[in-house]
Amino acid sequence: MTFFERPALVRDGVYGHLRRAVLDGDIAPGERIGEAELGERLGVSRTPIREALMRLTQEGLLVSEANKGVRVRTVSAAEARDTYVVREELDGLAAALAAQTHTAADADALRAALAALNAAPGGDYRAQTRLDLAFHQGVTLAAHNAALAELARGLEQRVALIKHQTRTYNAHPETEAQHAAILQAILARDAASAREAARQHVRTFAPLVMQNLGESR
Amino acid sequence: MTFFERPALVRDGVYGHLRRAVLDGDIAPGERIGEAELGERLGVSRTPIREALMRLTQEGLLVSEANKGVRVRTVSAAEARDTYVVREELDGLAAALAAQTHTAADADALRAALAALNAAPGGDYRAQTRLDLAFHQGVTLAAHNAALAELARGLEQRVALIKHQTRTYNAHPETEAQHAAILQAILARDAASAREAARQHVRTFAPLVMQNLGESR
DNA sequence: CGCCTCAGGATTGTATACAATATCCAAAGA
DNA sequence: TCTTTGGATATTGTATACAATCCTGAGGCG
Repeated sequence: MTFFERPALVRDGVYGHLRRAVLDGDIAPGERIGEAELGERLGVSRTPIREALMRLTQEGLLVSEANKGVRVRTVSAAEARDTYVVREELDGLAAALAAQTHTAADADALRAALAALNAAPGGDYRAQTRLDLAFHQGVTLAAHNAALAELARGLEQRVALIKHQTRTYNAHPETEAQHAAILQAILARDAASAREAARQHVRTFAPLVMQNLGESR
Repeated sequence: MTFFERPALVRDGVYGHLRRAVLDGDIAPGERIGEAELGERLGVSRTPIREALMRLTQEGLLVSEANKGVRVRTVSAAEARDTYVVREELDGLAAALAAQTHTAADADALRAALAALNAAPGGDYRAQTRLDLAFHQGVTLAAHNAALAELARGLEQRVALIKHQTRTYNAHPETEAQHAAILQAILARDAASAREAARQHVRTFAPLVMQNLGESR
């Protein structure tokens, strides 16, 4: 009965297990995570549990209140808006850099990621969210900028969190065309177009999510 | 004999103590930090020490090798270049947003921060680095965007780290004028000028640091 | 009936004990 | 002399024990 792959360190296993559970929506935003209970379920002590929880808290997936434990983060409307403002800038930069610096292997990976995303069943929200995340992370990786990858990773994760919270999924009809436009511009090594396509994608999506979060504009 | 202010939690005290030590350059990049020795010096157990170290590692100030402990991060030339590419984008965004959204209190704080920075003795590298960090963080705060503040904080910290590593300080003659230009554009609520001033500042500074990184290799 | 008080239990924070892994040095062999 | 190997030592990783804080609810008092 193994709950997670076996990295060398227990805390890394717990981290990966919990990260996936949160990003897949298996643990709902706002839900509490008790150290003792989780440790019992996974068959490990509280020490690696705590270290994994702290790491996820630092990444913004969980929130911690002193002496009261951690919960899956719930993103406020203001925080979501802030996130999309920054994401528009960073995703645009990532796409522009990817257009300039991507390798043949990057191109293959991006094509495969997009194909997988488009092939996902319309009703499988979990797969959609996961594959959408994978595509955008692929763009970031193709930019070959370590600092950008680090920051974008946190943002993309938070976006996934927001999607679960608002139950907004990639149902928008323009999504597929926009993804294609981003990929095409990158493959054509057209940095300016890639940047604008990525920014447009964020600008299209953000209002949808904000609407579900209950804030106009 | 107290080594750090005492927040409610010991780990937060250790975190603040170490963060300042690293950002002030009291612990050199590459230097190793042993848990037991540090715990003994601070009079606390290894548990809060480990949690503080993990947090600083996650923030990018330290690096951790499995079973081999943590060291103050040494930033490679490629990582530094990546950092400045992203920073140009984010600092530009921060300045633009600050121009649009800053309050009267923000304006006062920014003026005070810049005055303090300009008043710092030319030879006091520690004060210069700390006050420069404070000014840039002030701009970020004035942008009133939580997601941006979070990301920019990490970048600014890394820049401070790079400065210590390369021994590049704010000696450049244009620095003072550029800071003034950023502040002036923000106060005038001229978003476009503020963005460009901030970007120009990064573009001026980055080559200096990169040059020193090439030498100090 | 409503509000306050205060045990009791439960949960997190910290300290310590134990296990696993890496580092270092000295001795043996080619 | 150089390399290798083995174990002693030190350090990190994990588990457990203890302390401090918070939540709950029953009972008393106004």
